[in-house]
Amino acid sequence: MTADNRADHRPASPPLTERQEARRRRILNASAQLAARGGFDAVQMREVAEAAGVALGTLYRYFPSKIHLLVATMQDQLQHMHTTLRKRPPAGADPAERVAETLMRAFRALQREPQLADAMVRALTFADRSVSPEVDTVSRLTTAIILDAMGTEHPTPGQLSAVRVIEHTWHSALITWLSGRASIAQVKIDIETVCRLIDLTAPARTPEPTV
Amino acid sequence: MTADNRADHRPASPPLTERQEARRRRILNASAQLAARGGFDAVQMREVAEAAGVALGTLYRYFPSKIHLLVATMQDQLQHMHTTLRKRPPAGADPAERVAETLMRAFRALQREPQLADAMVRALTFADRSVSPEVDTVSRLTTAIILDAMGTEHPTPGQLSAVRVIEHTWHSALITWLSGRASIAQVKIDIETVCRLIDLTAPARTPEPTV
DNA sequence: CGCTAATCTAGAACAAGTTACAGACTTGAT
DNA sequence: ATCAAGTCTGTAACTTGTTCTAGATTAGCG
Repeated sequence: MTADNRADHRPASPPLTERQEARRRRILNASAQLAARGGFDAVQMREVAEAAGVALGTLYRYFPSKIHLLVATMQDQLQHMHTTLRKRPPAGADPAERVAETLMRAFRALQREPQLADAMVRALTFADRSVSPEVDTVSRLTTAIILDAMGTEHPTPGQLSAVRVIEHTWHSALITWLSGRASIAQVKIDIETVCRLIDLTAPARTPEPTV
Repeated sequence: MTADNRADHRPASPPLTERQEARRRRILNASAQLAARGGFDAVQMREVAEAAGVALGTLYRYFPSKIHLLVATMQDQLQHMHTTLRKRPPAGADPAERVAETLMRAFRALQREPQLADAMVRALTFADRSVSPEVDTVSRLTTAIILDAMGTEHPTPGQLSAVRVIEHTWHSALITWLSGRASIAQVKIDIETVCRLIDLTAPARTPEPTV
């Protein structure tokens, strides 16, 4: 889980030439930029194609649907966030605190581009089976971030369940905030509430024995 | 919270004649039926209108968008479920067990019509601000069901937060199951995991003192 | 009954995601 | 350098959600 740049981008089906990598990057940037103002609706395939300097058909060759595109955009952003978070790890004493702190930090980052967050999260939860592999990648990235914050190398099944529940809460709380049905304070409380599950699922094991 | 048929349907803006009520019902039934096979994509506005014997424009007068329609369909189904669940309350000893049992029962009900569930839940999480009031109604219904199962009349803020987290987990777990990224067993475990929060948020108060 | 406003119908029109296709351009191997 | 295969471009067409409009129906009221 440390420096694994395998599942990062394409699973390496065809190894993409340099120009292709550049196209892909232009597309993702255009997507993020359009999403940043205007949200989900503003990411229009024709506009993305034009902004990326690419034909519509090409855009669809790289990303077979708008949802695929936005989920890939999310992957991209999460990657950034993961490396950023690693530079300044959370300072809390116990795992629950650290996870809550990490998630709230991520949350504040998303607050700065609420429209982008909206587009990405809506795409993520709207994705159907055809996008499962990509959504799964996002999920694994999120799991990695949370486990990093916990400082847990070899999670028990119980801990994995807790992490999944935290992810569920994280996505869903984000959506309720983005659609104006919950305040930031409420999100914070709910994140802290769910993080208490961490203490619950590993109470007898890792009380920082200062090895 | 007992027999409140106020926020059930329309907030009573114009009181709807009998024929209008019938139209509305036909539309909701058509929606549920089309959703039941085919899921979200199969609920096409033209088809709903035709199946309900109503002009397209009329459909849009009753439900201003496909999302509104499906969220209303969900309200409808939840209402059924709530009354059904009330007939046979969960039998568990402590609140956490009862809530988990209730949710798994609801889950099994949805399993019987996975496509319908898919359409409704996707609509729910995809809904933007313009659907907030309706989504909020669904949320309140769900909260009512959970509080019912807990047997809690006057929840503390901490308990409300736990209930919200449970709802988040419920929706999100449902989605991951519907899109084939999680097994039923995993959903069950996660539901049980999150329900432990209930014990956590009201440990000093209601240990069944057999009043 | 006869009037008026609201509602409903049928159908066209528009918007954005998606697909299809003919022709130009790249790439990689010979 | 040349050829074949694969890729990209530009553009049109198709699908489905949504809007609009003109004329028929209905509801409520005197």
